[in-house]
Amino acid sequence: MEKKGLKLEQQLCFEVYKASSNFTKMYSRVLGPFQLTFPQYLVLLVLWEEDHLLMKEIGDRLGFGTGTLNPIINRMIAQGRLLKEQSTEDKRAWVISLTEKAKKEHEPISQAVYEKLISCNFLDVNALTLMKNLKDLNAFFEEMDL
Amino acid sequence: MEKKGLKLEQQLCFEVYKASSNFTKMYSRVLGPFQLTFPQYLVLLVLWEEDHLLMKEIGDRLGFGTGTLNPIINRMIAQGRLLKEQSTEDKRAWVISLTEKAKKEHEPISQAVYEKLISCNFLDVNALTLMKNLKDLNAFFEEMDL
DNA sequence: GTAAATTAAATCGTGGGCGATGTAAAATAA
DNA sequence: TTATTTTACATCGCCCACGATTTAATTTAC
Repeated sequence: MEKKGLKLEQQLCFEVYKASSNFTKMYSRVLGPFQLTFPQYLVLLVLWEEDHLLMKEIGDRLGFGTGTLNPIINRMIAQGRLLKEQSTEDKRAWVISLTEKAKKEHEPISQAVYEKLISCNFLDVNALTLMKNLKDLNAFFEEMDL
Repeated sequence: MEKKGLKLEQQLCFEVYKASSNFTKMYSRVLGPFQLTFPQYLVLLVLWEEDHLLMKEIGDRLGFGTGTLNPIINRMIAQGRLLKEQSTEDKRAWVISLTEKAKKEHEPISQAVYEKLISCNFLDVNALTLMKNLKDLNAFFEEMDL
């Protein structure tokens, strides 16, 4: 039987893996001045779209488990960006809200990210094709339940 | 001025990020029975292609810095998969080699990964397009020096 | 209404990633 | 040759990821 040795350069997983770490590094440079990490920025993105969400709702949208999300939220509370209040209807659930500080940051942070993307020509046609293929891929992953 | 609020669903970085963690999870399930993580598997992929590489050479191929690679290599040495020997020509450099155990694992591990990919129809045309776009993207990242 | 199952969060342990710093050896410059 | 710079690797601290377990509240079943 021939060798089943898949070469590194042929592996989709590796290209995706590298692309992800490349993105994380790029975003880190943009977000660093705001004392913000990429996952923390994702949490802000979610809450800027809709404030006052439960931990679970944020986790669902980002695909974060509680073991990942909880420490992130705690750090962002310590940063003065988030508030956590127990839900009155369901005492198990906690509502996460943006502070005024985090609301005011919406514009400048989005602007900084936007300018970086522009300066990289990231908003071109190629990115759209990639986007579509990746959405298909991720939908596929969710279907097959890994 | 209008809001620069980029929506979560529109962000390429997020799709790439999710795809990467989806891949990592899928591979973890395949590699788990071998007591192997995804980054450790990447190191094996490199060494199965070419044995007796320096730390630096492995790091270059995978895009790992020493702070990432060193602990991984140490764990794989502890697992009995790798050997580390000081180079005779350059005493700063260390040669990483596969043990017999790691060589014997090449076939079964590759087989397990291959079968998983087959069962997912991952080797279809769509993946090839995605692959090309991602390679372009990663080449772009390397050019622009982040 | 009580017991059992489910759910929302918190916690823990292991293993990445990565920037920054440290150390020693090798290469280069003077 | 001696001094400077560069290079290969090690270490550290911080922050994810994630599976597994725990706790408490809610829901469902009986």
